[in-house]
Amino acid sequence: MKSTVCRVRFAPSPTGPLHIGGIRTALFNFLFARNRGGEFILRIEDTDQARFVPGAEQYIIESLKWCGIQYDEGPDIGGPYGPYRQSDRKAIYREFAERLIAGGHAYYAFDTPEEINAKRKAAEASGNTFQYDWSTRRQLNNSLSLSSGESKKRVESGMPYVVRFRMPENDEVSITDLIRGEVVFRTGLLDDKVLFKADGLPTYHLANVVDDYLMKITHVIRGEEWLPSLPLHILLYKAFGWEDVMPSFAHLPLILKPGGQGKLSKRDGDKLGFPVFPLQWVDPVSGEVSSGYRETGYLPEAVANMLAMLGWNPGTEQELFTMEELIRTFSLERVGRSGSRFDPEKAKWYNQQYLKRKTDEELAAMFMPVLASRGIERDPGWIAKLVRLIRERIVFPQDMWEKSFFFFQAPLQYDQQMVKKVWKNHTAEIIGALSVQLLEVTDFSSTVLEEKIKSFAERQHMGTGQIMAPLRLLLVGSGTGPHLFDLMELLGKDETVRRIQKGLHEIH
RNA sequence: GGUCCGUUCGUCUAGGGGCUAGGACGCAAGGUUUUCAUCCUUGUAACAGGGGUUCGAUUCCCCUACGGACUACCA
Repeated sequence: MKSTVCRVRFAPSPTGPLHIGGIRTALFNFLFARNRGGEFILRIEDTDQARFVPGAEQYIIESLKWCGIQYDEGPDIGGPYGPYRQSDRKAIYREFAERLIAGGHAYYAFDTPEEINAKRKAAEASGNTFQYDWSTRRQLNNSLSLSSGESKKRVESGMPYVVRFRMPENDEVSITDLIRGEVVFRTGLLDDKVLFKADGLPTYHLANVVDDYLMKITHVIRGEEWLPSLPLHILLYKAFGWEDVMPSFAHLPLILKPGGQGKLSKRDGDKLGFPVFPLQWVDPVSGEVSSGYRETGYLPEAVANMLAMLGWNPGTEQELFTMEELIRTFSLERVGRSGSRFDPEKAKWYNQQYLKRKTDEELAAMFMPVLASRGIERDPGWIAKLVRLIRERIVFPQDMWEKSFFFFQAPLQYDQQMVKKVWKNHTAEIIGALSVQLLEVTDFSSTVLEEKIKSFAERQHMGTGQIMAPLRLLLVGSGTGPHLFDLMELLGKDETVRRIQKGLHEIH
């Protein structure tokens, strides 16, 4: 029987773009599910109307798609346990909240946010902290302190209320986290969390537990920021009587900022000098643009690989993994416990590794749109040849232009430092003579050119370097670039000679 | 403040009672390439501190320090 298929979920809240930490959580869920032949579900947790950001859900979906993280059930593709958007499940939750109240695990609370805030302020003023918990709830406005008739009257009269969990005064919750081992909490220190808000929607805690139960989730893999609310969640499962189907929990270490002040956050945007989002994001209100890995030139497979290695490792020295390999190798046992500082340099290295694995044709295909945007159109075969000459020196596809622009335009100016360095008294004369000879070369290929130019240098009793450096300067305008003879071949005889003539006039 | 989690090179990490503490990124040097890049070689650099336990602790235990998360009618 296949009763033990695992089902995991990624449950982001559409309050803005997903950042790479969120992507990593999704990735680990995905890898875990695929590794065990289970299902991976995307569930949108949009119970906070105030923080809803238009476009965020679509962004999340596109980001996952781009990274190669496919889910089996989700808001856009449906599935047997839908709907997968909590706002569409609104009708479900109230009943569960009431069930909790009936069982004595929760209660109605009528305190207004203002009243609670005032309590907090007052406590703060006297150096204390106010907490809505077993020690204070008797003094507050709720169905535990009020007579049952009074609270019933209030509820029925339509007075705003919330439902709070009745956190036990003296209990201990112990649970084995798949990553952290045994974790113990004393309930007396915990507060009576709101489960159901006055706006008729559940809070994360209720919705999350109810949905995980309803969707038959077997493993909850989420960020470490959720660890403090784990006891609440466990107690909820118990209160509902779902203990026997309660999922296992795994709390992932956080991704920290490179600088070292806390976890990476959405608000970091571009402030850190590298993208924190998978895709570019334009804030719908402010119009502020935050760059994305995709637009910066990162390959999705590089991003996935890089993210996988943040907090997880295979225990071998392998660092480059295809998604298939990650799926095969992944396990929660090899996820570390401590937070990882994100390293933008390593991210670049990963990208370069993946770029190196592309064929000339693939790189050419990436380059053509860049050229097109500059009004340049060339034969794909020719572009592939060009790409071959520059591919070793790029980190991003965009770098290809910077490394090859001189193929499309003769130098407008010449690097003066290089001119000083390589331009000697007789240089112009000698190169002039060479260019005449080049005109006679019928097979203008790299190998032939190399042979011709080397023998020319010999006849002039010069080092080849003394010829090649000025030649490069003339052709490219600077001292660096691809292999000179390959460059000449690709440029072709006419253009090569034209540039030499032009340069000879302009350099003194 | 309270609760919980964590701590191996600058960074990501392997390891785990006895190892020259391994790899990768970065950085540095050398070699190849008459340039640059690639590539190769080498180097750089770590077990937070203090107590235990032990013949022996980086590894196990405790404390301290430091870091982090959480502490909303947000997720």
